[in-house]
Amino acid sequence: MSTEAAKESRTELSKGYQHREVEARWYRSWKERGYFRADERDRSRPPFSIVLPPPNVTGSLHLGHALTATLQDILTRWKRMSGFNALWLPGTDHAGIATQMIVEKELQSTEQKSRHDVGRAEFLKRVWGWKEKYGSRIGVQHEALGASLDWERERFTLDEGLSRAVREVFVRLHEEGLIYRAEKLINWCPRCHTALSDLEVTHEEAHQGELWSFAYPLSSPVRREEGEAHLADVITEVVVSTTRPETMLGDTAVAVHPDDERYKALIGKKVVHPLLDRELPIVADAILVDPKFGTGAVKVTPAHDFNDFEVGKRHDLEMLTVIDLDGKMNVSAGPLAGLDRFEAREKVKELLAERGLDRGSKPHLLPLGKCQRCETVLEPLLSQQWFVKIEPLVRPAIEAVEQGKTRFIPEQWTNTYMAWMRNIHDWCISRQLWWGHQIPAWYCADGHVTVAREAPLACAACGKGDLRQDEDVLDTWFSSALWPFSTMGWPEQTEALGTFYPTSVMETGHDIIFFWVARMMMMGIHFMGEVPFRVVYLHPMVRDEKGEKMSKTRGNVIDPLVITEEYGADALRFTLAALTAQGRDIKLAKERIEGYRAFANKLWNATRFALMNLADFTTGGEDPLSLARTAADRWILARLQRAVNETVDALEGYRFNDAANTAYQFVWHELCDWYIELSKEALYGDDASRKQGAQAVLTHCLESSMRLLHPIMPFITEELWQTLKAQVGGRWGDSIMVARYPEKGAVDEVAERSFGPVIGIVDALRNIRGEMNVPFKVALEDVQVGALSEEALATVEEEKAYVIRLANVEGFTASIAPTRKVPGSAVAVGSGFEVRVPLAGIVDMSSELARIAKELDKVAGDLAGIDRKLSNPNFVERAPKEVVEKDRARAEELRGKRQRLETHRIMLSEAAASTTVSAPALTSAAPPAEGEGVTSPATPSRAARSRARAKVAPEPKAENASEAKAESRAEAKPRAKVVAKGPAAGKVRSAANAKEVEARGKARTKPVAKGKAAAKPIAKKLAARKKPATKKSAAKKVPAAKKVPAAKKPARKVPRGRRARR
RNA sequence: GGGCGGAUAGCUCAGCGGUAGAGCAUCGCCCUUACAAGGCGAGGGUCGCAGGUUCGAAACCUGCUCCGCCCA
Repeated sequence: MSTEAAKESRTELSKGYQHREVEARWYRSWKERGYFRADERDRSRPPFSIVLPPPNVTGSLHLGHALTATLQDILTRWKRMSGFNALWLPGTDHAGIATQMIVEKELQSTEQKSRHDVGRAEFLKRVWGWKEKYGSRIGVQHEALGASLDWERERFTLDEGLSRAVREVFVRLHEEGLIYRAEKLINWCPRCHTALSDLEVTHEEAHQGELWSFAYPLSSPVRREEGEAHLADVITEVVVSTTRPETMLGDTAVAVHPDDERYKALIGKKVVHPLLDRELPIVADAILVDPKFGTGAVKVTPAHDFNDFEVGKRHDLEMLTVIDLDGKMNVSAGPLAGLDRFEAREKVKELLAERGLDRGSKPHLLPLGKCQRCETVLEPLLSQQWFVKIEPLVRPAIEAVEQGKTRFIPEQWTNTYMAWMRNIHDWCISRQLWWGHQIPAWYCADGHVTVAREAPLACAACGKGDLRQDEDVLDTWFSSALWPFSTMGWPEQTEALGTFYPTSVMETGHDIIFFWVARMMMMGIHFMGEVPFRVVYLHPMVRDEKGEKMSKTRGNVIDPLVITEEYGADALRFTLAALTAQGRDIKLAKERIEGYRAFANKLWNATRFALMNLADFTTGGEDPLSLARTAADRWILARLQRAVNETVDALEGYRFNDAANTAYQFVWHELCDWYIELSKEALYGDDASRKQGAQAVLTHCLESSMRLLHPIMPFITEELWQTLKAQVGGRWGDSIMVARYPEKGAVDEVAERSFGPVIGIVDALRNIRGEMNVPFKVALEDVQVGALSEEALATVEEEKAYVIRLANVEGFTASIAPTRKVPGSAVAVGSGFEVRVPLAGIVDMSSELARIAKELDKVAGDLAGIDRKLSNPNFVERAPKEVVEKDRARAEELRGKRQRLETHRIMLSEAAASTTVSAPALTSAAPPAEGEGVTSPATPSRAARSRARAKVAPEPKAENASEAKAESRAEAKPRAKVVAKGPAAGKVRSAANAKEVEARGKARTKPVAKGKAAAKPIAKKLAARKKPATKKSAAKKVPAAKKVPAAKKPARKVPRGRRARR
C-alpha cells in the first residue's frame, strides 16, 4: 500500500467514531495517490469541470466558503465516481482593496508609516510577503473539509499567467473600442481613496436625514403677467430643498418642471448664489423634477450627484467640483474651503440662516450610498477613469441565457440576472490602489495614451520615449471575470481549455451574481466564443442560528475549522448539504450538526456490527442477489436500489438536501433499524447458506451506502470502506474515491412489497407494547396473527421468525382471520392482517379499551372523510378514475378495520365488566427495596425518575388514594400501566399512578378465570424478573431502605420541603 | 418606487393539485452484546389572513398583513 493510512486498516473498530483520528489520515493519502488530478489529455471519459470561486488570498474561509466547498466537492466526487474526468480547479483572488487595506493598517500600526511613506515597490513587496505568510490558511481549511481540489492547477489572480490574460483582455477590448478612458461621475470612497463600481456601493435603505430648504434670490424680480392670477405680484426667490446643503456650493443651476405653472415664468431667468459670486440659470427639466415633491424646484449640482450630472449634460451646465478626494471642500467652495463635507453642511446652514434664506427643514428618509468595504458615505466625484463599454458585451450574455446555453438553478435567478443585465451601465474598472493588475496604459509627456501588452518604448502617437505607466490598477473583478479560462492557460490554446471549457457548473453564492457570474458570462462569450459554464447553481446564504448574516462586524463569523474540530468535517458537510434546499437561506444551528455527527456514529457502529459477524466471510464480489436467501435480504436490496435511484435523481437535480436525506433515511431507518435486526436471525442461526446470504447482503448494503454517501461524507466512508474491504477481502479497488458510484436500476417491487406484513406486524406489536408499557424483555405469548389473504398468510408463516425476534414473541400462530378470540387481549388491525396479543393479567383492560376507542375514533374520522368524497357525485364523475378507485379501496379497508376493532371492543367491554385485572401477580407483591430497581426492567431511567418527582411535587393534596385516582382520571388521558406485581413495581411513575395501583389492589377480589390462564406466564415472568438478587444486580444494589408498601413508595420522592412537613 | 423570496408541529425546515412530513425538542418505556452520539412507542398542525378557481387547495389565481433580500 502506498500510504500509512492503508496500513492502519483494521478489522476492528473502536466503540464510537473518533473523527479527529480518522480525518487526519485520509486527505494526504488521497492527495499522494493523485486522485484529485484531472487529465486534460484523457478524452475517453466525459469531462466534468468546476472552477472554485477564488477566495480572498489573505482571508480565511467562513461557513459560506465551507458550503461552497462542500457542494462543489459533492458534485466533483460524485461525477468522478461516476466515470467522469473530473476537474475541480482551486485558486485565490488578490482582493485589491481588502488586502491593501489590511497591509496598510498593519504598516501604520507597526511602523507608523503610510504606503506613500514606503513607496509603491516596497509596499507591494510587503503585500506579497503578507500573502506568502497568510495565504496558506485557505488551503489548510479546504483540506480539513476534504475538498478534492486539483492542487497542481492552483492559480492566483496575480500569477504571471493570469496577469498576462488580464493584459491581453484589456488591450483587445481597448482595440475594439470597448475599453475607454473618460471623465465621468463615479463613486468615490474618501477613505479608501479610490473609485468604485456601481456594484461596490451598498445602499442604506432609509437613512434618517433632514430635508432642508433655503431660498435662492432671483437676480431680478419677476412680475406677474396676464393670466397668472395664481402667482404673487412679484416673485423674488426660488425655494429649493436638499438633504446635502454643502453641495449648494457646487450648484450650477436650479431646475423646475416645464409644465409647472408656478415656475413657468422663471424658466431662463437666473438666481444669485448667496455665498459665491455666481449666477445660476433656472432650467426646465421634466426628467429630474417631480413637481409634487418639495417645492417643485430643485438645485442642481452636476459634479456631485448622479441625477444632476445627467441634467448637467442635458442642459450643458458647468460641472463644478467643490469636494476633494478626502471629502473636504476645495478652493471652489470659497469661504468653506478646507472644511470636511459634513462640517461644511452645518456651516452652509448657518451662513444661509444669517442671510435670512433659511426656509425650514423636516425629517426625511433618504437612501445613502456607502462603501461596501469601509461603510464610509461615498461621494459622487467627477474623475478621469477607465471604463468598459458594456452594451456590446451584455447582449450575447443575455441571449445565451435566453437560448438556454446557460441555465440558472434555482430558476428564479434567471429573472434577476436578466433584469440587471438589461439595465446595466458602463463598468468603471480603474482603482486608485497599488495592489492589483496595473493598467497597461502608458502616457508620454504630451499626454498621449499608449495601451500595450508589454511596456512600450515609445509613444504610439508621437514616438516620444520616457513613458509613464498609468498608476492605477484594475478592479479585482476584472481579473475574476476571466477566471474560467484564464486559469486554464488562456490566451494560449491549451489542451486544458479544449477539454474542460466550458465548465460544467458554476456553483457560488447568489450575492455575487452580478459581480462575478454576469461578468464571467460576458467575458467568456466574448473571448472564448462560448459560455463559461452550462449551469449556474446559486446556493443560499449561511446565517447564524438567529438568521443573521455572518459578518465580521457582527462578530458571528465561524471558522469552519472550529466546527470540523468539534464535530468532524463529515458532520459539517452533511449538515450543510441537508440544509441546502433550493431558495432558502441556511440557518446553521449546532443541534443540527450534532444530529448528523450522530449519524456518522451510526454508520460507524453499523459497520462495527458487520465486522463482528463477518469473520468467516469473504467476497469475490459476487452478485449479492444470487446469495440472498430470505425475504428480508431481497427486501433490503430493493430498498437500497430505491434509495440509490432517489439519491442520484436528487444529485442530478442539484437537490442536495434530498440526496442527503434519502441516504440518511435509508442507512439509519431501514438498514440499521430494520435489516441489521432482521439479519441477526440468519447471522446467529445454524443455516450456513442463510448466514452467508445475510453476510453478503449486509456487506453489500453497507459498502453501497458508503459509496452513496462518499461525496457528502468522504472521510468516514473511506475509513469504513477500507476496513470492510480488509475484512472481507473484496476486490473493490484502492479507494472509495475511485470506486464506482451506485447506479440507478430497476427496483424489485415485489420484494419490497411482500415484506410489508412482517414490518406491519412487528410495528403493531411494538405499538401494543409501547402503549401498554410492556417492556421488551417480557416476551409476548400466544400471539395470534390473522391474515386477510392466503398470500399474506404464506408470507407471515414464512417470515415469522423475524416477528418472533424483533417483537420478542413466544408462541406465535398464524391463520386466516379472524383470530381466535381470547378475552383480555390487545388487538391491532393492519392492512392485510390483524394481531391479537393476550395481555390479561399484565395490563389494565380499561386502558386497552381506551386504546381501541382511540383507534376507532381515528378510523371513523378517516372513513367519514373518504365517504364524504365518495358520496359526492361530482367527485366520482370528475376525478381521475385511479384516484376514485384508490379511495374506494381505502374505504373498504377502513370499514374492515373498523369492524374488527368494533368486535374486539365489544368483547373487551364484556370482559371488563366482570373484572379489571387478574389477581395472582398482585397478591404476590413483595415489599420493595430501595435502589434495587437499578437492574429492574420496570425501573425508569434516572431522567424519568426525576420527571416523576417533578410531577408529584405540585400536587399537595394527593394524600388519599381515591382522591388521587379521581384526579388523575379526570386530567390525564387513560393510559396503560403494568400492574404492580413485584418489589420494584411500586417505585415507578407518579403518585397518582401508584395510588391507582393501590386502589386497584383493593378491588381485585374477583380474578377472571378465562383471562388468568393466558396471563399467568407473562405475569410470572414479570414477577420473576423483579427478584432482588440476580448475580449482576447484586453488586449494583443499593442498601435496602425501610420496607414500604408499594403504593406509598412515591412519598419518598417528595421534595425535601414537603417531606419535612410530614 | 420596482423586483424576488419567505410565512406549514415548540424550534429549524421539506412538501407545491388527491387522506399534512422530517430532524431536533417534548412525553412514556427500555442499558435489548453494533451504537445511550442508542432502541421502542406516543403526543403535537383551522399549512399568515381574506376572497376566488377546482369534484378536491398547504399547494394554482387575486388582494391584504408581517418578515427577509436585491435593484433604483
